[in-house]
Amino acid sequence: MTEPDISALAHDLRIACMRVARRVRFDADNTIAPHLFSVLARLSEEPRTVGELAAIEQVSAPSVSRTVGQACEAGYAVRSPDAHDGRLVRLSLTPEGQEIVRRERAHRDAWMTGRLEEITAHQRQVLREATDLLDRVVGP
Amino acid sequence: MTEPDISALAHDLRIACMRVARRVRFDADNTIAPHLFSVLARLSEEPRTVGELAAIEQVSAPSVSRTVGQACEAGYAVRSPDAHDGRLVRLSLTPEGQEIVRRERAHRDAWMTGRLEEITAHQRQVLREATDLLDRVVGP
DNA sequence: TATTGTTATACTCTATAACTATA
DNA sequence: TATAGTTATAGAGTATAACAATA
Repeated sequence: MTEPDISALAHDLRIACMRVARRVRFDADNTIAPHLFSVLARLSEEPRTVGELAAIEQVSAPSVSRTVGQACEAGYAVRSPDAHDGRLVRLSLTPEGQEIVRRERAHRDAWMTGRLEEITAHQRQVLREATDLLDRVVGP
Repeated sequence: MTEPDISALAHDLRIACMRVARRVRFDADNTIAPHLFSVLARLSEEPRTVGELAAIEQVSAPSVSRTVGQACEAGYAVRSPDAHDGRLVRLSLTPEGQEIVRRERAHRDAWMTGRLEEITAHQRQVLREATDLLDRVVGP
């Protein structure tokens, strides 16, 4: 593959990925707002503080604080004080919050699954390899 | 590939694509707002009306009208009346607008190109095939 | 004095409804 | 009367600055 081809691939691959991301967010009429889902998804991994969420999501602390307030008000998350540092607020998902995250993920996956059922097994194998490559190339 | 594997691929591929989209938007510290770039990118393909842009971008006509106003004010686009229908407003890019789009695309592509240079030619070939597949699967 | 989180305030993007001009 | 676009108004998310509590 020559230099120009690498650039062309970079362009086409970027466009394709952004299109998928866009479709998933728009077409799969999601029931939960993107910013709220992002926070809940992070908390589903493990309990975190407001500051940690702000750093991970790359938004301001006040913005996260507000979103967390919505999550708690909706019964998806709970605040609890840190045992050793009174300034910290530990955030964790309730069972309802975990269920919301699970359902939302299933919803998004279902949309993608439907598309993949339209192609051949061999083509899916190509996408499988490409997915693993992307994970390594783009990083965690 | 069995059923569960298709679901797993759907999940992993979706995550990988959304991660790429996210990295491009964050890492490649872009100089132009996403909604404005989207409109300019559409106009770089061909002149369009407000209604066409609204339909393509899936946002309301007033929202597009506002964004177009910004584009015109910044000197990136110009409004011109339609010859046959006085209600229509034809929008097209100025040379400055074309340059902005070109530069922004180059910026985003450069990030992706850097990643692709780290892998082998064979691996890039896999991504090339996967990209073409994604285009067909996800649609235009 | 520095850090964590929240509250106050303003700005931006988007949407619906109302309005103007043209078909 | 229907359509294309703009203007008016309101709602939601985010940011910076100011504040309260704790280290």
